[in-house]
Parts: sequence; C-alpha cells; structure tokens
Amino acid sequence: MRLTEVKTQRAFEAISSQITERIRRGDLRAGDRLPNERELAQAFAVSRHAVREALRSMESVGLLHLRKGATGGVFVSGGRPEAVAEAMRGMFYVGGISLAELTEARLEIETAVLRLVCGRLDEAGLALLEDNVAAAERATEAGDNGAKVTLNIRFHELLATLTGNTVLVVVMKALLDILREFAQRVGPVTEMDVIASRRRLLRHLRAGRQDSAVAELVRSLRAVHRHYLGALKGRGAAAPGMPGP
Amino acid sequence: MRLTEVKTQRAFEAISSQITERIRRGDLRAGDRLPNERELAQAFAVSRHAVREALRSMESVGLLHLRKGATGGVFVSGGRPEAVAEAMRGMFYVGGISLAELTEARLEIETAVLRLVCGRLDEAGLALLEDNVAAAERATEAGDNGAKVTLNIRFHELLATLTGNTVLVVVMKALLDILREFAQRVGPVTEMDVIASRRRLLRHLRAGRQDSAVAELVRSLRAVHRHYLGALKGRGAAAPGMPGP
Amino acid sequence: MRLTEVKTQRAFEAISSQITERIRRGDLRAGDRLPNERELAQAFAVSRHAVREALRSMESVGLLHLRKGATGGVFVSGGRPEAVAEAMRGMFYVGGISLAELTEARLEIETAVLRLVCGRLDEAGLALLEDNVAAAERATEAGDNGAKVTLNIRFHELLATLTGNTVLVVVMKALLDILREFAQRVGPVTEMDVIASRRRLLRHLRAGRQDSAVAELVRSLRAVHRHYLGALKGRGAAAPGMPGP
Amino acid sequence: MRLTEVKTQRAFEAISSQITERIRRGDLRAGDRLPNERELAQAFAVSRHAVREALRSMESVGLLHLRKGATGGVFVSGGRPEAVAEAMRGMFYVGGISLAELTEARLEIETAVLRLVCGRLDEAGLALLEDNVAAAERATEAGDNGAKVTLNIRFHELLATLTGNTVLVVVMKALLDILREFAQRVGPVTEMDVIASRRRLLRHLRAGRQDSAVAELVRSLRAVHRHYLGALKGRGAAAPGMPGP
DNA sequence: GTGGTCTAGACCACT
DNA sequence: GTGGTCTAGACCACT
Repeated sequence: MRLTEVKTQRAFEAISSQITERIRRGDLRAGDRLPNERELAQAFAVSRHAVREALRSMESVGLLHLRKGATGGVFVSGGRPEAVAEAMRGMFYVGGISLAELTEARLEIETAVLRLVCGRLDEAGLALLEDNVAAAERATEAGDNGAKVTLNIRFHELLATLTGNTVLVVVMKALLDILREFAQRVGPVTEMDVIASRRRLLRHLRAGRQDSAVAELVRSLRAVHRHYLGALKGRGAAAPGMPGP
Repeated sequence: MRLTEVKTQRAFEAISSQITERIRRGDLRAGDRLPNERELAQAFAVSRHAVREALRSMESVGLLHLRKGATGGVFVSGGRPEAVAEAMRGMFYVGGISLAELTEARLEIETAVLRLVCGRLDEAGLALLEDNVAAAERATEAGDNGAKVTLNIRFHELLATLTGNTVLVVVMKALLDILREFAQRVGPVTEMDVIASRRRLLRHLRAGRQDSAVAELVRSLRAVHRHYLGALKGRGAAAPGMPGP
Repeated sequence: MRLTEVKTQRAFEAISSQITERIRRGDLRAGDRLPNERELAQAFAVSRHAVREALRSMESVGLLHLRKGATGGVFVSGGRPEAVAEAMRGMFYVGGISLAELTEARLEIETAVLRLVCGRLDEAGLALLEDNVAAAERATEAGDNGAKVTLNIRFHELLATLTGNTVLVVVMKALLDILREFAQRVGPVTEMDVIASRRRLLRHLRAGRQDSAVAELVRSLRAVHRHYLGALKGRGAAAPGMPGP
Repeated sequence: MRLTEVKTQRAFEAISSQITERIRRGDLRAGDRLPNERELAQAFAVSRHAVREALRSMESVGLLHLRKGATGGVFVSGGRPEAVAEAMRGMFYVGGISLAELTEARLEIETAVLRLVCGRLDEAGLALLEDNVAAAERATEAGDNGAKVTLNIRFHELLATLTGNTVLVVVMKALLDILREFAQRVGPVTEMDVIASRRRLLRHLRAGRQDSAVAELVRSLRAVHRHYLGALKGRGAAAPGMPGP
C-alpha cells in the first residue's frame, strides 16, 4: 500500500489557502467583502483566533485588508505594493542579500527602466522629471539634506512610473526602499555633482539620445553605489544588518 | 491649523515593528532564537494572542520561522524568497497588474540578466544550461508536457542563478512563479521550436556573442508571451484573476 | 534581549495628544477656536465619535471648552482651576490620600502662603480679610452655620489670593474643596473661638508680626484639623471614602 | 416667584456625576468593577456613546480605569497622580500661570517639604538622597545631560516622598513635571555647582541643621529659577506656551 | 517544554 | 448596531 507523507497543515494555513484559492480563481475580487470573523470561524469550524491568524498573515502579504467599525469587515485588498518591499527587505536583513547584490540589481533594472522610458516619454513626463531636479537643486542649496535625499529617490521612482509598468514600479520601489536607509545615513555623495548629472540625463532624454542617457545614469549610479559600499566598509562590521540609528 | 491623520497602532503591529527593528539593527540575526511566546507576551505586556499575530505576520513576510515541539521556538529566519513571490502574486491577483505588464517586465529583467550572465559564464554554468535543454528535449519527445514546462521555467531560473545575484534570482522567481500557472494551462507554444531556440542561444553564449544571445532570447520570450496573451484573450474575461483549475 | 512594553495608543488619545501638543507649543492659545467636530474628524481621518471622546477628555482636564449653539464650537480654554481640584479629589476618594495627609499638607502650604502674604499685604488686602471676618461674625451670631462655613473657607482662599500667585491659589482651592465637605458635615469647632483667632491674626498682620501671625494660624488650623480627624474617627470606618449625605 | 436658572446638564455629565457620587459616598471603592458599557447604557437609559464619554472623562481625571480583554471592564481607579499634573499643566499652558508664579510656588512648597523632612529623616532616607547625588555626579562627569536632568528632578521628588505625605508628593510632582521641560531645553545651570550644593544640603540634614538646610535649598532653587526665567526672556516670546522642541 | 488551538467576554471604533 | 481588537487561561500536539 502506498502511503503519502502526512503533512499536518496548521488550522490557519488551511484557512488562508482556502481563501487565497478563491481569490486566485477570481471568485473573490478586490473590494469584495468576506463574512465577518465570527461567521468565518463558524464556517471553517474553528475558533475566531485561528481565523484571525489566517487573516493577519493574508493582510501582511497584501491580499486582504481589515477595517474596523460599523462599515468595517474583511475585504479583498486592492493590492499592497509595500508587501513586496517588506518581503524584499526581509531578504536583505536576514536572507543573505548583500548591499553589493542590491546595488548591482538596481543598476541593471534601472537601466532597463530607462531604456523603456526613452521610447515612451512625452512632454508631461519630462516636465515631471525636470520639476523634481529643480526641487532637488533648491533643497541642495538650502542645505536640507533630508529633502534632498527624498527628492533624489523620488527621481528614480518617477522614472519607473513613467514606464507605465506596475511590476517595474513595485520592484524598483522595493529596492529603493532599502537603499533609502543608506542614503539617509551615509550622507551626500561628494565626489560628483548629482544635479549636473541629472541635467545631462534630461538633455539626453529630450534629444532622444538613449545610449547617452543610459551611460549618464550608469555613471551616476556607480558613483552613488561606490559611496554606499565605501561607507559600509568604513563601519567595519555588518555585512548583514543595516547601520544603526 | 495643521492636523495630521491619526494612525492608531495595533498591539501586534507595535510588537512586530519592535522585533523587526532589532533585526534591522543586527541585534538579532538569522538563526537566533527569540524568547518563547509566553515570555514575549510578558516582556511586551500583552496577551499571548497579540504576540502570536505579530509572529504570524512576520513569518508570512519571511522574517521569522516558528517551529513546534520541545526543540521548537521562534527563530529569526534565514530568508524566505517565496515571500516576495507571494506578495507579487497578490499584486497580480488583486492589485491591477496585468499579464501584459508582467511579461514586459519579465522581458526587460531577463534581458538584463542575460547580459550579466554573458560576462560571468564559465564551463560549469554552460553545462548546467545544456543539461537542462537536453532534459527538456527528452520530455518533449516523450510528450510529457508537465515536465517540459517545469524544465523550461527551470532554464530561466538557471540563467538568473548564474548571475550570482540573489536579488535578481528572487525577482525572476517571483515573476516566473506567476507565469508558471499560465504555462501549465495554456499548453505548449506551437509557432516556434523552443528547443531549437535554446540551442541557438547556448551557441551564442559559448561563442561570447552577447548581442545575438540577447536577440535570440527576446525573440523567444516575445513568442511565448504572445502565446499567453492570446490564450488569455481567447478566454474573453479575466484580465485580473487567473484561469480556474 | 531588551524588549520594551507595548503601549497601544487609542484613537482618541492620538487626537488629544496632537491637539495638546499644539497648545503646548503655543500654536493654539486661550480663546482660539478649533475647527468643528466634523472637520476635525475629517482632518484626523477618524469618526466624529473618536473626536468627541478626545475633546471630552481635554475638556475635563481644562484645556478645551465646548460651547453649544450658533456661536458655539470648540475653544481653547482660558484655564479651569477646578480641574486640579477634581483630580485631587479623585486622589482623596480612591487614591489612598488620608485626611491626616490632607490636613498636614494644608497646614504646611497655608503657612507658606501666609508668610508670602505678610510681605505683600496692603491696606486693600487687609480690608478684604477684615470684611470677611466681620461677615463671619454676623453669620455666627445669626446661627447660620452654612454661611459661616462658607465664609471661613473663603477666608483661607482670600489669603491665597493675596499672594498674587495663581499656583498657590489653585492648590489651596483644591485642598479646601475637599475639606469643605468635612466642615459642612462635622459642624462648628467648639473648643475654640474662631472669630477671636482671626481677629488676633489680623492684628498681627497689620502690625507686621509675621511669626506671631503664623503661630496664630497654625494653632487655629491644628484645632480645626483635630476636630475633623476626631469626627472621622467617631464614625469608625472610612479612612478612604467620605461620610455619606 | 423665585425661579432658578435652568442648567441643562449634558447626558454624559449626569452619568459621570451619578457615578462620582457613588464613589464619593464610598459605595464604590478602588478596584470595584462597574457593569459593562451596554449594561450601563441600559441602566441610565442613554446611548452607549453617552456612557463612553462619561467614562472617558472620569478616566482622564483619574477616577476610573478601563481595561480591555476577558478580565477587562470598567474599574474604579486606585488613583492617578498624573491627573493632577495634567490639570496643572493645562493651567500653565492656557490658564495664565506664569513661569515666575510656578517657580515661586515651588520654592515655597519645597521649603515646607524640606522642613517636614528634617523632622522625619532616618538613615535609609538619607542613603536614598546620597545615592541620588552620587548618580547625578557620575552623569555630570560622563556629560550625560539627559540623565543628569532626570536625576536632579528625582532628587526633589525624593524629598517630597520622604515627607510620607501623598498630597505633597502629588503637588510637587505636578510642578516638577512642568519644570522638567524647561530643564531639558534650557540646559545645565552654569553659574553654580549643583552637586556641591546638594552635598552641603545633605551635610546639614545629617547634622540636623534645619535652617541651614533650608537656606542652602533656597539659594540653589533661586539660581535654577533665575536660569529658567533668563532663558525664557532670551527667547523673547512665549510667556504662555513652552519653548518649542 | 513549546507552539498550536480554543473559549468567553470585554473594550474600541465606525456609521 | 456591528465588527475589529485584545485579554486570560486552558488544553492539545509535537519533539
């Protein structure tokens, strides 16, 4: 007799996979409301507690959304891009992703992003980028490092957004999310003029010179990443783990 | 008057952010064991239940791992790449990511992957790829469609792995994870000979012809993606939501 | 591992601390009008109910004042000294403050008050005190015990007021507020002539004999307090808790 | 016909005064549990909202305590000394209490406190004070200003505690609570050696020289208060309102 | 011994 | 009125 390994599924897992499957099949769509906790507990013949653990874990991966109050309840989420970022962050904290890998991946993906953008950029998109650079310049002159970092990261997010591709946006945001902490602690890159580089990049974009634009971006990112890696090494420790506050 | 939105923090969120922060700072590292649930509840001055919800959500994003039994306990995870895939999948199910975006992003990222690989490929890597293609060929001849799909997807994962960059591996796996379901249901691409295309790709790689390799990959992926998109359209509905089982 | 107690903030607390902070910083001053409840609810992104609870608790500690009607609204209070008295009363009812502690503290603080007053008393102030004593004498002769008690307590408040120091006024009022209940129920002190003692006190004050004035006050207060404590003991029970109506 | 002004009592006030009255009479004592919200609403024939507002305001003045969970409910509080401090703070923020009044009142009350302590101080109490001064000295040497401020304030609280009189403790804490913010922002007093002054004070206490002890305390407090008042004036604005963060 | 599950009951929040 | 959040304490299942 062939016996298959028994895999005890925890109660909450059985619940969450059942709900997930219904979402996957399209029976449940974004915005749909599930029965309340008490009813779910009854339907699954488990305690409310087990239901809550299941809902909680589905909430944390962005499939559900729990809302309190009279109009509250359990809803199928409309997507939670931060869930991807959080999971990626976990990989960085404990999963053996090094800063070097992170920056390399970012360089490759952002290069691809920029190539896509070149073919789709219109006047409105260019204006957004130019506004960002102008604001970053003002922040730099005002010595407002916090605003400067935020605006610089925003520039890269903008590029991703201009591809019109949500997947690339989500992935880029996840990577930038982790790099943001470095940027804020490591302080400004001194060996190059970021604003001037951005200006050159925008000129290339406006003129449709894709290869020059990519080259400019690569040069700039390489400098920034060298800066991060140097700072990390300077601290000696902590290949895994981020610099403390 | 400037008033900011009130954000009440739930107990389990306060707990998980406190633990996450200690992981981020490097105080807790992969493999470390946390106090048990009862002790955590006492330390945080909350119920065990609140602790469990926090642990559960951290487990689902891949930061912790819970193990039952006498030698069990709560451990800092060594990374859970599937967490990224799950979160991405959530975005696809409910978050408005279309198949078109998914395939476009995949094309761009895999192209970048291939370029990286070209510069680093050694004999061992090439052998792995060739073995994969050989096995896929046998599966095709044997008419074993399941094995064929698995091996084809494995080919793309192999490419990512050969970059040596975990971030790219994780991202590619997340994308392939979603595409796998399509591949299995849509059936084999008929308008092209995948095995032949792979062979050409490997020849280019072996000869160091990066641009030709990329061109071959792009051509192949475009065909596959057209195939998926066509199948989806054929079904009429369900831009969001996957075809049922 | 160092873990700190989790403190979840309730919605109404988040609201009240945000408004309190703006008052503390001086952004909001006495008399200023806040947006109405509906607007506040919108600004904080909570229900009107949560806003009301926050406003209510701030009203009860004397930071806000809610006024009904067409010209009504939520206003920053100009101070509510009774709030201190109420909180102190709470400590007496349930917080383990004994009558003995209360009377001791009162003796010490009122002594300090009298010393301050000695240095600042002018003719107008003396006249106020003398008027009070005269009125108390008339009430005593008329056998109007209620008026007598009120006027006697008023005498002590007057002393505090004559320091010109609001803090001392508020603290003294808080203590007298609690003692008033005793005075009204315990009935008049019989072992001494309060009016005569007051007259001596005023003569010392007029003559600038600070130490004699203080001695007279102390003697008088001690007698009264003995009276209270004796009455309480007579009832047997209720160190905490007040004698019933 | 004599008509008395109509005073519409709001629903929540009627509720809270009814409960307060029962506490005052001793029917309800610290630790007692009240019926739950729904039952109270029914008993008072009002909405649960009105009940909640009443409970909330009684919680903020320290008469009740609300606890969540299975063993939760509405309980008569065992006293909340911070309620007095909060109310006093409100008076300072908006009620026209000036820093000058605050420091004067503190000087008077703490002087009275010290006099009381002189008559009751035992070896254990002296040891507590000496330990505090020693710790403050270490913090000063280590340049840890935060710890220094905390320890210095703690010294004054200790003095109050050593009177054994809860009223004085509560009042002193209320005053110190407001002064703490100044101490932290204004920075250390430079014109005098606080530690040396404390040492002299303790020597006087140990030797039973009450007047010298008081004189030393007064001198020290005057210097500190001058420091605060000078800093406030330096800022130009904000007699009401505290210096911003 | 530790995570997993369960129960009953209460506050918290929203409309 | 409805539903989410939290609590205390118990037993079960696994190693």
